[in-house]
Amino acid sequence: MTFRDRRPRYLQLAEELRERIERGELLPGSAMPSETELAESSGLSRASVRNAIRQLREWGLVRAEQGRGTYVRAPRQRIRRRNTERYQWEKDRVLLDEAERRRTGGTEHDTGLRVDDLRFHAEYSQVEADQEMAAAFKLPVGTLLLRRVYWTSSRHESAPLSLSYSYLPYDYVKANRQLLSADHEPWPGGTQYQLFTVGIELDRIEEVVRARPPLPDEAELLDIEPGVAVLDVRKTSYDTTDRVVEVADIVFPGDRTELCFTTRLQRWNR
Amino acid sequence: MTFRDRRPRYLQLAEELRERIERGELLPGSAMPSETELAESSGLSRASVRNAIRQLREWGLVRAEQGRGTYVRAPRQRIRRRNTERYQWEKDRVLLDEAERRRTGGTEHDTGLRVDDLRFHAEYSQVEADQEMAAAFKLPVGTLLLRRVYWTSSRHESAPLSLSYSYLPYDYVKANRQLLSADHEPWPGGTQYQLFTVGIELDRIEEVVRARPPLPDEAELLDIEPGVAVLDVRKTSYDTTDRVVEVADIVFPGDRTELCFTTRLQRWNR
DNA sequence: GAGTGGTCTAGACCACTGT
DNA sequence: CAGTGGTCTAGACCACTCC
Repeated sequence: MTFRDRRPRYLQLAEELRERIERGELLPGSAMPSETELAESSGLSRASVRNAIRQLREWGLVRAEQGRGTYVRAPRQRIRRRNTERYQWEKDRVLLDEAERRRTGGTEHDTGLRVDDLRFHAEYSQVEADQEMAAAFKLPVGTLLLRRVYWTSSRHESAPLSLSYSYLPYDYVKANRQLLSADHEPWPGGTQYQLFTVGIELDRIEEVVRARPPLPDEAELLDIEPGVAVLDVRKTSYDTTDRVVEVADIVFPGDRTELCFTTRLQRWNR
Repeated sequence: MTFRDRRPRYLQLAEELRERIERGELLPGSAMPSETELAESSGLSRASVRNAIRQLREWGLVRAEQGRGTYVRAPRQRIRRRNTERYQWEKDRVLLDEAERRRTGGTEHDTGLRVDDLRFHAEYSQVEADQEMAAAFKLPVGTLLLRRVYWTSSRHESAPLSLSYSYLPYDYVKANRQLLSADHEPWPGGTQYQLFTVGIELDRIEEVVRARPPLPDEAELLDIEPGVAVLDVRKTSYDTTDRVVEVADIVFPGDRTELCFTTRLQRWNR
């Protein structure tokens, strides 16, 4: 007398396939049996098989490609981005000489990848602050902003590691004309160095982390399956006079990213 | 001659319903038309209607309840948890007297809710460290750990604001017998005060933030729709002798939570 | 052209909720 | 009990990829 499984059959199939993947019976990169094959072998209809596969996609275990097949994904190796340390490290680097700064950038710091392994993309434009940006900067609606879109990807994986939308008040940076176009990207030393050239020193960075479903174009750019969330970081930088000098939205694929923060506590003085 | 919409019809329906929700035509809390009604009014099959509704659920706009109906969700008001400030605030409170500590706890600090509005649940047990926990504590596998499960919820919403699984090495805390059972929860002053009673002072807290699909029981407890991710924070606390003294996994509903971190930067001394 | 996943239909039965 | 959402079937056509 065996136990009668009460779970829906598509879920049973999904978990059976999950176990086969975890046991290494289905290897990363290899094709899954096609939907018709699975329907035949499991005795289910194709609709139920598709239901099972949708579950596997939400779990991040497989990826489906229209017209080609469904493939087992490599176990998601997450990239750990150490935000707290990163920002102080960036600030310390600002005062180093250029050759030193040029040697490594922030992404290498996170990923351990070499400069040669990374592809970098930057795009500059000018926009007027909408209500949201105006509120973030505590400046009037319509204030001219420099908008910069970045993405960085590894040469080995086509999908970017992150998308970044950065905004700077145009007035704060216009003193250095080199900051106004993408021609000088990537800047050795990053944004904190760029701000340094116009006399701005950062005091603190506030980050608000959320998880949300990707927008359609983010899903495509970051190459994530439907149902997989993105991590969305709203980063607000304050200078030493307490002005908001940069607001950035950074979007990470939720299944491949870890964000790391360290809080140092003051000693009790007893 | 009108433009022929090439998007699948279930997506068109989903976006049409999304607009009706955003326009306020379908009010939060109110019932959506039933699936059969939508099928009739849209001329689609029920399967396609269900596809559209699945999309709305992933967007977090509606919730489906078996046997009752599908309801428009209130726009998710996110609870912002200010981790960086919270931990220093908790530490400062440790040295205050009990009456003062009892007045407010960490969750009130985050949410602005009053103590009376919150329900608190704690559960203690003892476990042996598995491989993962042993690595996190840098202690041998099998080391005895005190395991504490917490959740806090608002009286107005049944679903908890977070689930927390906290681990402490038994040896570190056994000197204070009151720490070994849930009878004294909630402790005025929180974990840092509990550790203080056995002579432990924290030096820093490291937090690793990820987004991932919920486990089946997490989905139920946190009351989130399938396809909505959770934010998962692995919190590691170090004491002033650089021992790992607490490891906690805190799970938040991804659609209702914002985590806030502040990085203060040291001044350039030039 | 053969095979894949994506969309869609028109049914059916079930488990669950209200009354 | 009727009505809801959840599961499931047996088909069909489409867009896409690869040969």
